[in-house]
Amino acid sequence: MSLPHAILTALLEKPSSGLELTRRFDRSIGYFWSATHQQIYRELGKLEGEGYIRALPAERPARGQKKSYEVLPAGREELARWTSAPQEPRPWRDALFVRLRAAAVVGTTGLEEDLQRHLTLHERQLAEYEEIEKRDFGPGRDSAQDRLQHLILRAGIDLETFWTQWLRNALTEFERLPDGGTSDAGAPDGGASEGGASEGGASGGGVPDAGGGAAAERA
Amino acid sequence: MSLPHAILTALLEKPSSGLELTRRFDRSIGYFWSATHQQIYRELGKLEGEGYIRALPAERPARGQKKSYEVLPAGREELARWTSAPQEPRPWRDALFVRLRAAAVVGTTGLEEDLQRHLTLHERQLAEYEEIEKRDFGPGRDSAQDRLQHLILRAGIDLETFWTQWLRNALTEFERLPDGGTSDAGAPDGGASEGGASEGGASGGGVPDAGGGAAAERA
DNA sequence: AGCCATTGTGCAACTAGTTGCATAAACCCC
DNA sequence: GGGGTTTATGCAACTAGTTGCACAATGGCT
Repeated sequence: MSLPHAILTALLEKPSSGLELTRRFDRSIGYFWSATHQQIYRELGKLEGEGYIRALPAERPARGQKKSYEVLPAGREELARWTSAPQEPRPWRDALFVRLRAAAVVGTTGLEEDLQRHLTLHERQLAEYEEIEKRDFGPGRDSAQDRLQHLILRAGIDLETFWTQWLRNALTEFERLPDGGTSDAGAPDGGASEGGASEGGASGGGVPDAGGGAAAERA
Repeated sequence: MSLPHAILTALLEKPSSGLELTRRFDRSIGYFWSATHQQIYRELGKLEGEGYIRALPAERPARGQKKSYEVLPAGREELARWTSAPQEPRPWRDALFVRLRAAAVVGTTGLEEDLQRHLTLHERQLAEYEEIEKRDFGPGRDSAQDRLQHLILRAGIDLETFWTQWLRNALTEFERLPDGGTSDAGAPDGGASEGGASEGGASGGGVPDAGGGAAAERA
């Protein structure tokens, strides 16, 4: 549950209204935790209800009227608590890998273009991050805050670097592949051929699964 | 919407029951697209309703009775369609970065231990992947399927490598930080100091936000 | 004065994923 | 043959996130 805490952080950095938050999320926090204005408004309501934030006094706090929030002490405490509490890392989930594995069964036709497109997007993002790094984290900027911020930016840069390299590698790999190919082959198609009842503890060291000894079920 | 397609892929590789699928997800597909048995059963029901898969004929398909599914032609077509259709990459979302940014405001106390713990977890995962690579993708294994599978595994290895390196780097950075520090400082606390109405187009190239010229709002 | 684009807040409905629990058959073991 | 564990399927309720839309105020234009 990171969104409320991302909002608390942003509000501590600077009290803001819902729309201001939305925009700040779009251009900076959203790089690692995106949110729509809907989510933000709803969350602001909840946070206010829980006594973590409060609306700054305004003249006419009506609909269509800007309403800014600031963090209350309880909110700051909650944020500190959450930040220091242990959390499990979430496994990396990406549809591209699912598609790649699907392609191994139904063929790679069409996938290549999209990989190429993703590569371009990631290159652009990488360039943007590097631009930011050059502009904001030159020598001299090394207060504690700057260093932590920089660390986050470095993660972004490294991740985009990973993507560009991996995608480039994937694309060269594709060129060496029988075109559109791999449409089937090797998949047992109904008949109870190699596996049957002996699932679970067969041949090698531990976890075979797709029959035929293929490495299909591990990576 | 990757889960139904991950299931179709798995079923094409080998017809399975719900629980078998759950296990296969646990140990291989789940590395990049995890799913609980609940999700899988629900999705199987849906896929069957849509005519993409069907239950293999069994004697007593009652509760507590194994029920295997296989993919129908329509399912294979849908999978091929989905695989080749363009999709947007999802932004990387990770609570750790939110916590790091929060730590820049409320202090780093307690975070370090958890970073250390994550490091250990990622090291373990990396070792596991490398083990799999050695076992399953040695020389010789280079059919089209193998190459695609290997590509996915490489992504896992590279990602875990990124994490271990980044976390190690973060931890050394922490050591050089004023202990537990950075508890506040620099956050404008209500008064309309530097920013005010001029949000949006101030000093440098484009997007300052937290006042004071700090790089706070970009990375 | 009338119109319309922009700014800002918000409801409602939906999709995806998680958690906790219920239940039934099979297997095993004494 | 009774009792506990394992295997297997599933319902219900919840949380998080997305999408589509409604509507109020404001400011500029003409």
